[in-house]
Amino acid sequence: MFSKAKTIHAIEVMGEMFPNAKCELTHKNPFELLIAVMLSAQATDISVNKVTPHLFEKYPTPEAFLAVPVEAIMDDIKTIGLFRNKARHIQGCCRKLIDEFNGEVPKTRKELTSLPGVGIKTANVVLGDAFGVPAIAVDTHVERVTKRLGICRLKDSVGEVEATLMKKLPESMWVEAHHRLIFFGRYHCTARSPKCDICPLLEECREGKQRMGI
DNA sequence: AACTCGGGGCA
DNA sequence: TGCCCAGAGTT
Repeated sequence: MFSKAKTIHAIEVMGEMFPNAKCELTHKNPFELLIAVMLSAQATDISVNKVTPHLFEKYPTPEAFLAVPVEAIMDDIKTIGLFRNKARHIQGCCRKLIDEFNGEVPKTRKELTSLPGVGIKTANVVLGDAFGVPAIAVDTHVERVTKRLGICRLKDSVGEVEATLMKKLPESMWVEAHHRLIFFGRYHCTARSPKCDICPLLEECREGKQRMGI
């Protein structure tokens, strides 16, 4: 297992590899980010960005999403997978934003995850990127990368991965660490063919040394 | 913990 | 063609 210092160092190396690591979902306000992250479930951010400009021009507010039948929203996001669930969740989410949160995106994890279609991952991204609240969102990339390196144990649950990262990183690094881990996983330490041969973290990577026979 | 939803992108 | 994608809800 990585020590705190070793974990921080790994995140810093990732920052050197990806100095521009940040949320790639285009958005202008917390509401747009919330909807965009909901859409990104099991879809690439690139495909989400292809529909959101038109989507937010057509539906700039929760009220606008509720003014049309759910089929209309499905049609607007049909190039993204799981669009039936997502369209339904968007309207359910907008309904609750209006009824219980005065039409605004709430700023606590508990309130966010009470929204239909919003889980811990989406909540943490909104907290971190829209409101600047320290949070680490564990997705498939974060889970894979931290387990490969040895920052977390292979058997750790998503919650345990999150807890470990929160324990081994200062709060001030949580949000940027999240983005760096994702960029590292998305563009370098990919699921199928990690670039161990050119990886600056190879010497301290549990799985990488195995793969390279070191 | 396992299963399901789902069309597009890419090899 | 076959496999994967910055997940969440249900059982």
